[in-house]
Order: sequence, then C-alpha cells, then structure tokens
Amino acid sequence: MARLPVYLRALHVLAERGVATVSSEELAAAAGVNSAKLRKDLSHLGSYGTRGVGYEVEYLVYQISRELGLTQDWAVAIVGIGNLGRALSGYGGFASRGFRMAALLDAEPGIVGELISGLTVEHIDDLEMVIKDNGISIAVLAVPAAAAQAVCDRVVASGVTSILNFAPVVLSVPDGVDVRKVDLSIELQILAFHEQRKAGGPSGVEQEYLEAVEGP
Amino acid sequence: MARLPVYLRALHVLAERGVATVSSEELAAAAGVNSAKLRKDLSHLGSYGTRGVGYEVEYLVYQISRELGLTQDWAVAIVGIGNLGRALSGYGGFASRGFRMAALLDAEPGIVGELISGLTVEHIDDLEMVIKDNGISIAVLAVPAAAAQAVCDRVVASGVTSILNFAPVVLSVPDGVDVRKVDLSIELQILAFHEQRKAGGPSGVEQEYLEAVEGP
DNA sequence: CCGACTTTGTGCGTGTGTTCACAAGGGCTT
DNA sequence: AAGCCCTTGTGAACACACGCACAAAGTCGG
Repeated sequence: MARLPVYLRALHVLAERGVATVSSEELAAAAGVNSAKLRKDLSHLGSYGTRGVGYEVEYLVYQISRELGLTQDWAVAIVGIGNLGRALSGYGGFASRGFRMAALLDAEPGIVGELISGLTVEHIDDLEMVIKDNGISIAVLAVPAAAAQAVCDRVVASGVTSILNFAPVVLSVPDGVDVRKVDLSIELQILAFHEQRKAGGPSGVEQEYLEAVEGP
Repeated sequence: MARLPVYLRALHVLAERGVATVSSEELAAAAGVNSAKLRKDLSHLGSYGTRGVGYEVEYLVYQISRELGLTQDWAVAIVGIGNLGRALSGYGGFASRGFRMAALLDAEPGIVGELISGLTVEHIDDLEMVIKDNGISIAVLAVPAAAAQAVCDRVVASGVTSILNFAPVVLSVPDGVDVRKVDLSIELQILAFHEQRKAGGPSGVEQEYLEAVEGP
C-alpha cells in the first residue's frame, strides 16, 4: 500500500519523541487517515498490535520497513543533473531511508566531472557500465521531456526495473518495470482547479471560447 | 478529475504536431489510460466530440484549460529557496500553463536579496505583505519539515487557499484550504516495495527482527 | 440520397477501497 | 482473582471507479 511510508514517517517522529506505544487512533491522526483504514492496513501486512494497549512503535517501524524493503540498501542513480537533479541528489530524506545515491549522470560536458553531494557526475555514454558496476536497480529521471523515453529505454536495457520519472511524458516500458511519475506542473494544475471551484467555478463563461476565437 | 492535466499535455503535443482532430482511442493511448475512461471524463465535463470523427484538438484544449482554471493567471509564491526551491523557480512547465512565479521567500540572510530566475528573494518576515501585494493565492512550500507548519499557518493567515507542500509533514489547515503533498522519499519507498516484491518478497525473513533485537 | 462505417456517449456488471460498528481479547485496578 | 475498560481486528454495508459492450449519431463514399 502507498500509505505505509506515511505511517512509517509518523512512527519515526513518535520514536524520536520517545513514545513506546501508540494507538491506531493517535497514529491515524498523525498520518491524516481514518483509524479503521490504518488498522486494516496494518492487519493486512500481518503485524499485530496489542488489544487494550496499541502498537509498539519500534516493532511497527521494523515491520513496515521490512515490508517496504527498507531494511536493505538500494542503489539509486540520478540521470539529468539540472536544477532538479541537483536538488534530488542533496535531498536528505533519501539516505535516511535506505536509499543510497550511487551515481549521477548527465549529457552536458560542462556538468560531467563536477562534484555534487560527494559524487562525481559521469557521462551518460557510460550509463550501462555505471548501472551494472554499481548494482543500480532504481533510476531517477530528471531529464528534459524530449530525452526521457530514450534514456528510459537505456536504463531499462541495463537492468533497472524501477523508475521515478520527473519528465512530463508518459513512458512506455516492458512488463516487469515499474514507473512512478511526479509531475510538478500537474500538481499545480489540480490546485488551480480547486481554487477556481472555490471562486465559483467556470459556469457563466461558456461563451468565452467563441468570443476568443471569433471575436465578440 | 486529476487526469485532466494529463489529457491536456497530450493534446498540446498533438496540437504542436498540427493534428486537428483526435479519437478517444488515440488520445487515451497518448495519455496512458483506457479509452472508455477518457470518454467518460470528457463527457463528464460536458464537452462534446463528434461521433464518427473524434474531438477537435483546439476546442478540447480550450475546454479543459477552462475547466482547470488555466485561462486565468495564477500568482504563485515559493517559500524556501534551497536546492528544491531553486529548481522549482526555474521550472519551465509552470509559466507555460498560466502559473506566474510572483515571489520567492526565504529566512536565510545569505539568500535574501539574491536574484533567481529574474526574481529577488525576499525575507520571510515580509511574507504577509508580499502575498497580499501580489495577490498570491497559491503557495509552494519547500522549507524544512520543522518549519513547514509555522510557514503554512502564516501563508494561510495571509489569504492563501492552495498549498503545494514538499516538506515531509502532514499539514493541518482550516476548511477551505487545499493542500497537495509531494513527498519524494515516499515515491522511492513505493518503488522499493515493488522492487522487493519482484525479488521474492519479505517472506522467510520474519525472524530477522528478533535476531536483530535479541541476537541469534 | 442512401447505406455502410466509424466513433462517441453511456448503461451495467464487477471489483476494489472505505467506513461504520461491534465482538473478541488483553491489561489494569481493586 | 475478577470485573471493567480500552483497543484491536474484522464483518458487512456502502460508495466509487473501472472497463466492457452496445446503441445512438454523424460522416463519407457511391
């Protein structure tokens, strides 16, 4: 389930505060979900709480981490070291959860060789070699839209089976390869949609198109 | 619907290629969804295609843009000009869709005054003034987790009703304020989860916790 | 002008996710 | 040791979204 990471983060906060046990009600509030949903999620992964008491924070952290595969070390490559790629390479939230930035790649000669977050940027021509040598199974694509599919094909051919795509295109990949897409512009558009709804919605302006196209 | 921006992007690509009309089947393939779903989405917003022909690309672009509120100009503020804030301020996908970066804010004296993407970074002490003077209704939060709720409260108090939150915390806001959360670490965790599933899943390691805690 | 073909719009069955509500179960107090 | 109270785990109703499949509708060729 996609909510497990949210629970996990809330649990980490509680653990830092020294909380030993937590009820489903409290944890659900911290995670921003319904308590029944949380209990069902946790029971679904077979983890047990104690009736009358709640869940032991440390135990639950371990169970969820294991379920998510965070008890192992994942080597991640970032392809495309523009502004976004740089931001991602320095993002602390990755390393603290078992993700190790293992390689940075770019096509721009002015960027290749640069030292960023302790890693030297390598040339994308060496992509296949870099991926195989470092045992990379997850790639982050922060490249321009026009290059995304080509880069995607190459990382898949090199053995990568999970891709986090920031380019605004729909990638096509073979079966067995997972793609998650983060589109920053889409998020803003969804906000604008709700914002407009608050302001009364688009009703009453149905004729705008004709006016814009044909003149009033 | 959250899929409209995806359709819109696909339509823009088609428009650039000079395509005049498109069938639901073609557009659905470009957007990566089922064609029946696409038709239902489009009919839901009252837009009409032509049976036997398809949808007129230009007309559909306008209809969806209007539905999403992209025909108006949205002023956006970015709070927190770290690596991520810089990447966002320079992201071209915003300006091309009716979003205008109107203000950049940060608390760090070394950053305030800096010129980034044509804007001077302002001090967060002036947040209320900046938001009101620029008519900002959407704020992007790229601040550290510890500061996020406080900043959120301030932008809401200043009249912002839509927030795009990159900080890894669950923000609490009054009714009428929309929050969308982008958590880069969560996306990777979800990928790791599927990656682990492919490799055989967490079965067989149930005893690891006891061993890790109590010794073998 | 007519018929065949294409594509939209939608009714319906199906499956999934969400929520309520409650019984089962365990701890804590007396 | 016994009963009370709290919390989990889950059964069942509900709501929603998805996709198939088809009828309505409009176009194009003859």
